[in-house]
Amino acid sequence: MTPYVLVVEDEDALATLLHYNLEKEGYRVSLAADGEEALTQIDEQLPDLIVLDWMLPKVSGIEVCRRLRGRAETRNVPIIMLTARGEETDRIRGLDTGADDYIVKPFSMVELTARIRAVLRRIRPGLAEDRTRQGDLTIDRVSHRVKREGREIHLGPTEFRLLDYFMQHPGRVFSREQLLDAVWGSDVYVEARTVDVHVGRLRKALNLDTEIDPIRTVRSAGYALDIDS
Amino acid sequence: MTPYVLVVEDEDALATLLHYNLEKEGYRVSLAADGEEALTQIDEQLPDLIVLDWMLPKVSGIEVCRRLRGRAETRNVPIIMLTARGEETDRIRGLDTGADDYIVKPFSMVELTARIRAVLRRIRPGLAEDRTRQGDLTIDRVSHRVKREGREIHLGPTEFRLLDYFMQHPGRVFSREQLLDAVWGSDVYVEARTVDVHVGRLRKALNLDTEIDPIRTVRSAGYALDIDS
DNA sequence: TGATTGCGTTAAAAAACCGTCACAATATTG
DNA sequence: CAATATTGTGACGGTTTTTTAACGCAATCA
Repeated sequence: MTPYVLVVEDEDALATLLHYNLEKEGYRVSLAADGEEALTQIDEQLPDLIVLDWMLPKVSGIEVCRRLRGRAETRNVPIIMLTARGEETDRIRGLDTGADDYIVKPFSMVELTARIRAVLRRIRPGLAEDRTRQGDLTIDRVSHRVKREGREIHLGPTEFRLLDYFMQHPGRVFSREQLLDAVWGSDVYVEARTVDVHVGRLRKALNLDTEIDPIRTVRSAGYALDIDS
Repeated sequence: MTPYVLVVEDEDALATLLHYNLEKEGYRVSLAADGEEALTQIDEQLPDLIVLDWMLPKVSGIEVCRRLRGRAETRNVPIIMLTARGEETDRIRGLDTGADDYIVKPFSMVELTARIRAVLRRIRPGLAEDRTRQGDLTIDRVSHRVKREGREIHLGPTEFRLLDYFMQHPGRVFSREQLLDAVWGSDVYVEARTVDVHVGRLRKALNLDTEIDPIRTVRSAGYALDIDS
């Protein structure tokens, strides 16, 4: 079952952005513009995770958090707090609010989705997978390890994320732009050709001279990870 | 079987915090908001350990303690008392209440979990492990000794706790922040770079010049203890 | 009390990685 | 087959991240 995420955010532009991006990530997403609405929605259907703005009209984020923690049904729903820089950072650090994680604005979508995955993994193991196998390739997101035919493969951070993304959507072709969005984040600007270079590096790391290349180039379209082998 | 801990605490924020952290530590946790509820729950299922606030509505912590000690089935359930600073400290010290340990608020989570482990170890050997082996490394939490290939390794307190934590979650990558939370405690503030320094010290102590380093650096992610070798 | 030990911070050195470019290699098209 | 478009790759400068050594301070021990 795909995880259901409730986003509580009063600023319209950000809310829309979150909705769009999380949906793209494969989550079911619902929006609430203030704390009151959030509590109503939570009563109707219990989310798997809540992304909660710190400052909210009517009922503040802190208050929502406290109330949720005070009720047995909602006590274990993981919460990720959204805070502006410097906004009571220390109190949040102490996590005495009961949030599971927090993230400081402005943040990148890649970062947020990474946190969401991490929290879901911690709280609801099984919802987000720790390991993926594809043919003779294995990627383990907890130990940060990649193996091919049992032998350990060392990858830099970017190549790791790139392979991770490919492994989550095997067989599918992605354009350079899509890969930049998904792996680098839609907020940074890098040359499209940079993807080529990283795919090249990933290939070099993955393939022993004799082995066949699991990454397929689709001319004038992009790249894909192949499933068989 | 994972130990079952009952937390009796009326202050909501603290109760939630305890619940969250103990669960993260791998215990099964249940909450009770007052002494009466606690006694009911204990009747239903006998905990392996009770964390008990001193001041409680309805039936006080002292009273709960006395009653539990008065009945054969509950006499041996270990109890850790939570007390505010100065709150009858001497009488508690005397342990005439029958508590196995006590801890003064405010306390750090690291400290509490250490006490819990210590008490469980004392009362129920086998529930909490005294020793862990991982490859050629051995850590003994009772005698506070670390060995590699049989030879004794001397570690400072912080490095000991750090290695301890790594050994309990082998293979897993932890960010500097996670390690600070888990090893230093979420309530102290130290620079993230400090983790690097301690990892460095731990490495120096662990590795004879020829040996391979069991601690893996995962660039822009953190550190992990590796299992094989 | 003086000496020792361990801690946390900082700064500089070292290592790893990144993004871009230029050119080579390969595929496509006419 | 030649011309063109697209992709592969090695090199390079610059940046980020990690490692390491040094220092001042506090707690502990003898």
